[in-house]
Amino acid sequence: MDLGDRKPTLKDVAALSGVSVISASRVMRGAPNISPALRAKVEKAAETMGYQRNRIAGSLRGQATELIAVIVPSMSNHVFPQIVDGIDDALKGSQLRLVLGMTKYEDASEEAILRDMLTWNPAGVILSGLEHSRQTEEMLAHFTGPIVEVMDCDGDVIDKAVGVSMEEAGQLIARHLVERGYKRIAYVGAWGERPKRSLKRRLSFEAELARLRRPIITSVILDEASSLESGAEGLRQLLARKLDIDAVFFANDDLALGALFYCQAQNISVPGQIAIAGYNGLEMCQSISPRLTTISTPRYEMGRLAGDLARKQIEGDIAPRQQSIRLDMKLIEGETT
Amino acid sequence: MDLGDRKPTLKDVAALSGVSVISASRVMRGAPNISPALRAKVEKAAETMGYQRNRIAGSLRGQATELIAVIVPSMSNHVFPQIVDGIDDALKGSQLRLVLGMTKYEDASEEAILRDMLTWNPAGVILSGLEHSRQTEEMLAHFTGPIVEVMDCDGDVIDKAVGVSMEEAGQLIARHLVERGYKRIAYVGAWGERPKRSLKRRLSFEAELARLRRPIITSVILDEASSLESGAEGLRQLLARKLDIDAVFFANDDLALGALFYCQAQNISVPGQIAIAGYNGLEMCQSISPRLTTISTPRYEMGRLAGDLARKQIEGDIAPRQQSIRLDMKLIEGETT
DNA sequence: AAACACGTTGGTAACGTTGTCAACCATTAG
DNA sequence: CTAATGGTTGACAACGTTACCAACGTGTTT
Repeated sequence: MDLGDRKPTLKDVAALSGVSVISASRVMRGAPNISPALRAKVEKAAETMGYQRNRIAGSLRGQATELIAVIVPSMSNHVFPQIVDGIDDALKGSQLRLVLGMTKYEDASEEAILRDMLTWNPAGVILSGLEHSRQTEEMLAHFTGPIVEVMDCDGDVIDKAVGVSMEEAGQLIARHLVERGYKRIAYVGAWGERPKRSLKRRLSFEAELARLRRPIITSVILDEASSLESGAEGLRQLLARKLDIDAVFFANDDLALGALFYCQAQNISVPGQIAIAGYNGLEMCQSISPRLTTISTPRYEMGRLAGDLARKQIEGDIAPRQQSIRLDMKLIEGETT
Repeated sequence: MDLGDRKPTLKDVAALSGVSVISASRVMRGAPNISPALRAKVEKAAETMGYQRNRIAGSLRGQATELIAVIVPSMSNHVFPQIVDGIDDALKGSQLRLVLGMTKYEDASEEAILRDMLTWNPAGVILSGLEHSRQTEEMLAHFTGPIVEVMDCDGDVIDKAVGVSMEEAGQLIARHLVERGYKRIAYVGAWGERPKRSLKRRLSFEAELARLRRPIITSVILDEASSLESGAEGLRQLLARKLDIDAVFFANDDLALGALFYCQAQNISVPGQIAIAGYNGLEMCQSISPRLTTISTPRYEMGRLAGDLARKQIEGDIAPRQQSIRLDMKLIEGETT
């Protein structure tokens, strides 16, 4: 048995254990109907040679890989890491692995990454949001495995979606602010309002405010990434407009927190002079004082469920297409409104 | 040209464009020495058929995949997402993709994930920390691509390491606390002090304190995950020991922040009654009041550099083995000490 | 005793691509 | 006019595995 320095293959294992290649294959992947004797022989040989399966070869023949393509905008905020965490947990115990790509909130980038990932023949695709470029949708239309869209749930679903309702979020905050008696309400967003879902949320917010006869006064949409710094910057720009704003809804908690800290530094009383509300419900926001008013979203659960849906279908469950799962969000009434 | 519903292959593209399969292959992967005429023909055919490369097949023949195995403990804190972000950015523009696995800080899990990932024949491996199980080290010893260990830099390196010095971190904080005049100093950790690097940091901290004749009074090592909640819990346990502690070094900023918020809620003055120091330098900690004393670590850069090292070697640069890159950390003197 | 089912094993042919080598053509040098 | 050069193209085999089908032995049914 002279291997040179190449890795042992099934052929080598089969030769060493005196069985056929195909039998060795069956043992290695735990196929049924193998006698204990044969199994033992092969396992021993594999062990002594340090045999490692080559799933590239297996996937080529078998037509399906055990890779799940996951495409998210970024890892720099706190939302998507938790989603990825959930997906990974859902995949635990299966043979599935997660291949990750980040778009930086660019549609063109999503398209390029997806195109690249499809060349690996993934078993499933998980991506964020319900809005994609035409090309992206076309590629997905030809894809045969499960496609799960996370984050949103209201909109047109390609295959499966798990998310929360942006509609609901906007309404919840609008009603809350109006109930608390705020009259001159504004909005601050970031990322140039890419991910469409923040746009949807804002529009719903504005619509509800209008319905409640407290139409929005003004909005600041920053082009930069969300961060504490840009939250402060957004509030600064807002205040500079001197529109006598008494409450602000921020597109996420990072922005809201940044604004809150800015107010604390500038001795602007919250919610006395200005009320602040965020979105996401990061753990952090309930530990600080004053506690941030925000909407708590089930990020881990979204990931977990998305992973589950993909996994189940790959493992053979027949699942209906066009299935949208809406998870609950919760308004957290903090002390900043 | 009847494809049924199977995906078009190179053979189909070649047939449609009237060239050989191998020529089509060359066009698709941009090989040199192709006449513009042939290239145009093939590209047109590929376009009209919607041809997608099958890299599974390509990788089988070519012996190397363009996948990078990345194994991190978790995505639930703020450290590893930023590392992953850095890695992804480093890989941008190459054909390399990131395959992700999470260990939840368990050695056995790291081993299992690595074993699984190696079956995909990755081009490189990036993992965290310098300590691994014997089996893990053995698998890595047989691996021929680049192996990059991120986070630590002091210890035995398998191939390449990018990180900061735990030694230095412990010393910096110890000196800082002693300089500020604290005399009864304690430590709080979590995760049962798995990742060895937190142990290394604590030992260095204790050694330096001893050298400065202010030996550590006591330590609390929680078994649970790091979180704001467990930080508060750690401090509670510490105070319950009634050892008249005047300063605490926490294993990370999450814990430290949790403790800080706990103090604020309990009206324990910081740093009057107790000083608090953290580790990591999360953006957040410099925005709150009082600003947290901590050590800022270049997380994104570690990921970026790790990705770069792996990429360069895969792209053909000959790089020396046993190379350890030490990045700078910075003591941030906040208002909590 | 013949027919059948079933558990177990093996042989052969793919899966779709690319490395290797050979062949061809046009151009240039001798 | 022949030989050499270099760019361009193609034929063939191989990468390591698994799907498919065939064959064998053993035990059970009729």
